[in-house]
Amino acid sequence: MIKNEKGPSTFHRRVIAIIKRVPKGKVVTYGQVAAMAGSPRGARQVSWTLHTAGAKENLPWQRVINREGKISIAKGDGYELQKAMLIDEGVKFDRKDVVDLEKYGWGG
DNA sequence: AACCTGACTTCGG
DNA sequence: TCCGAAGCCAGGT
Repeated sequence: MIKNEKGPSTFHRRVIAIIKRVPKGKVVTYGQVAAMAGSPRGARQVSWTLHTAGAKENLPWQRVINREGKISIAKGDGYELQKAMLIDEGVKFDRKDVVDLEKYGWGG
């Protein structure tokens, strides 16, 4: 359970907690995570959190993509890796490398 | 200590 | 419908 944090890192902790709950084979958008964390406009901070605590907290950061259903990482900087991990979980990409959020989006 | 940047999203013109 | 600007939070320079 999330404690009654009121410190400045609330958002950060929320994001981590939420991403840890994303089920395998599902994806969420930055905005969705941000909204669940309490900041509908904090999508940008989600990216920051993944950069900072992603590997550190061992989060399934690959399940976080942008609202277009696409991977936001530049090719050569993790794009192929993220795509491969998602495909390995059963997520399908169309020929434009777009994920069907209606189908794979985390309804939670 | 101040300014800039970042794996984004949304609103207004 | 397309483009520009604002908003969010923390870390790095």
